[in-house]
Amino acid sequence: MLSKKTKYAIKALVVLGKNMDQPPMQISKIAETERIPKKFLEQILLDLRNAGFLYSKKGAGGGYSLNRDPKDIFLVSIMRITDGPIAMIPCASLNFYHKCDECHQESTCGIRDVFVDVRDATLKILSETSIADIIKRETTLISV
Amino acid sequence: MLSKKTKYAIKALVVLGKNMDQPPMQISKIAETERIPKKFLEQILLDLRNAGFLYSKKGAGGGYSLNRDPKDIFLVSIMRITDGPIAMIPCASLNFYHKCDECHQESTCGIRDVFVDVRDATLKILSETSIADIIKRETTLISV
DNA sequence: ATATAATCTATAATATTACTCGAAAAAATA
DNA sequence: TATTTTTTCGAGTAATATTATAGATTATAT
Repeated sequence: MLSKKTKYAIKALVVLGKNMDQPPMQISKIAETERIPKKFLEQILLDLRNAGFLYSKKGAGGGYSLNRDPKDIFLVSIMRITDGPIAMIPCASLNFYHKCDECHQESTCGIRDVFVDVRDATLKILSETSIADIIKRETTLISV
Repeated sequence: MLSKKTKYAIKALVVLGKNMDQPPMQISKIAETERIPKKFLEQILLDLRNAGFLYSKKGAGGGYSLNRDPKDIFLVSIMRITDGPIAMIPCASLNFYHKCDECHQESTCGIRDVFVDVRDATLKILSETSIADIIKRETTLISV
């Protein structure tokens, strides 16, 4: 299951993606509109900032804004920051590989391959979908 | 991430799948060969039994054996028993659907669709892969 | 100076996962 | 029938991860 952290991250990025031409938006504003616990959101935005997705500015008139085009922010990158690996088992992970605790001999593991396939299928979708896509869908759904 | 519960379940089913023509195998035997905490495995096997995958017999000479052909036991069914939903968000689940806590209005949610796609892709692979497939892969890998 | 707003470090609350305990029920066998 | 074997059952606990909160600090604008 996706953590709340990741959902909040996506929501925050969507809000900021809709706010592209405006001055930076404050944590409290984002927290309010999306009903995210403020202090929790604070941590999440910090992570996204440290990963280079957000620009932040302290002090009066400060806040957060996207550091890149919403078209170039893909779900897969967000999820890796907030939840870590995409794969369902560590030994099938590309970016967070490590041996499974329970696995005695990886070379003869019949399970791994399946989850490599699952990872690839998941990865394909998540690395094709951007914040811009989500915004587009939302606005389409609202107008219908 | 896949829980240990699910991994243990798969491993146990694989062991039992290799034991098809023999008399039932005891929990302690399975636990030993796969290095699974016995009491934990006990619970897992009970779940699998209640779901109809295993036959069990009490008393001396008793134990567990598969109730169906390993070809007909698919990863997706096991995972639903041990971990629940396949989807990454509850609102994208087929068998365990419910609304997301954080979701104010599902009808205009731009995130849901993506995870329905991910679910479908995952589901396809997991419902095509059986215990027999895993056994086959293992034996192939060993012989190489 | 003062107000604003992000940053940092720590910690509390809650939920989930992993595992354990002990006793009861069923079956075989001697 | 007594004994041993093995599953079944209900409950409980320990470990870990997730979610959330608190308070002080730093940067910036006016």
